[in-house]
Amino acid sequence: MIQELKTNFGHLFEDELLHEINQVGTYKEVPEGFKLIEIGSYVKVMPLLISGAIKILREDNDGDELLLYFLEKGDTCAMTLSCCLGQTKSEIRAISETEAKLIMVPIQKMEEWSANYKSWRKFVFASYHNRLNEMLSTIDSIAFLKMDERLLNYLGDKARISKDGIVHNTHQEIAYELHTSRVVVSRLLKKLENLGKIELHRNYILIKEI
Amino acid sequence: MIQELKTNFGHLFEDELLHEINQVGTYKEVPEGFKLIEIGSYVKVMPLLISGAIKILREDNDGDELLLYFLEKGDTCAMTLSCCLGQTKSEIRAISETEAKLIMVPIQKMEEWSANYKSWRKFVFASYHNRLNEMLSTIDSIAFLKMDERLLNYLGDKARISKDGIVHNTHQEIAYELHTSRVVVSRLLKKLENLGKIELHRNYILIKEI
DNA sequence: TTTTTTTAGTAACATGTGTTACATAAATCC
DNA sequence: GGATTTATGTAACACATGTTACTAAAAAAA
Repeated sequence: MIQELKTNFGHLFEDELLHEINQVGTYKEVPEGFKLIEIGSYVKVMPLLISGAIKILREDNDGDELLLYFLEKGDTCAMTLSCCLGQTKSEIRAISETEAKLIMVPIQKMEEWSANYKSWRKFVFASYHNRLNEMLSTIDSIAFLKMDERLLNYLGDKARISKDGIVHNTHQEIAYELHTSRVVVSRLLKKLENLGKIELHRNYILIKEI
Repeated sequence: MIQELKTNFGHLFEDELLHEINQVGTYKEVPEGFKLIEIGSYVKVMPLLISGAIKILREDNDGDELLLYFLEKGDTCAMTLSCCLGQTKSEIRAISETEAKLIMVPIQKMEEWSANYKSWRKFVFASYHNRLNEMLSTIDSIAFLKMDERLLNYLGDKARISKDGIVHNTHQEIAYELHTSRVVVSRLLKKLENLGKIELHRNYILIKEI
């Protein structure tokens, strides 16, 4: 594990801290679609993402979802941090968007590291900073954009994150994540196809230009 | 200032830290409507809120606004924290909603305090936690609620924060903060009045039940 | 192969929200 | 007081999005 750590977090953490992480952390590989955190659960480990992508989702009272943002290599989940430290239940759901490699760090160490390692404090604050900005982008998107623009951004993100640059989702799945209906998604996708921006197929969508 | 500090932050910080804050911080009183932070500006002080309320706003490309949330007594601005530490421009605007009393702490001290005071770390992490949750509420509101429900929540918050429990805003001002149009607000307010929930007057709104 | 299920396309209509236009009343300015 | 500005009310209409219903093609199951 130490090699994975050095490759992905070596530029962030000093050797001593890397060593500590290596000692207490556990390495984990999860397949696509693996549920890492559920709403209402208590989180006791903090995930450091080595590779792959994780999607963070919010749920409304009717059980309908909304995609908040993606975590990628080098990221951690500030929401988890926040829950860990406050000993509160998770407000979000985390599911692997692709297969992913993670290092799971037990939360007990975090207070200690925050006191002792400047690089750790930097990392934690940077994580919060990034996550707040992701949340702002999400708010911008929902509040200021129309559904066709949101959809286009969504497709761009999905294609970037997927290995082959192709969006492997049904219209129904897209509708769930954007919190709209399947018919609306189909309608707007067809418009985007007519504009030459995408190419529709069963179970996948090719992105031609964004 | 030390008395204000003890009253409002005494339960959070140890005496030594309170003393440090007292030494480097400056006390500030601002009237209602005072712009504390502008979008794109670099923030060099962190505000600790003693009394009053501050509204945090986001702006779109057309210059239209959206109210994100309010800061109240005992809060600080995590967004500011985030900007300070990252040396990045502010992504939000902060304007006093009521007259407010603040202690302004220069950011240079923050790294030092984060290393030395457990209570400070706790405070900073709690601030991030609270702000992330406020952002989630904002997202819930925009993504899952219809405008009439959002309006009702908005009126509730405004009334709670104002001294006399009355919403002192024109329909146009409300429309700006909810990112909709004046006509829509007038229409929905009239509906709420017909339902007996509020009472409309020129320049102010009485809340009867929420 | 035949049947069933999943996915996508589309029409027709309902509803919420945004826009334009105009009227009226209250407040403010000369 | 009379004129002007500001705040609100309301109608009529436009448009984006949500809903229901039905069809057809593709994939999976039998």
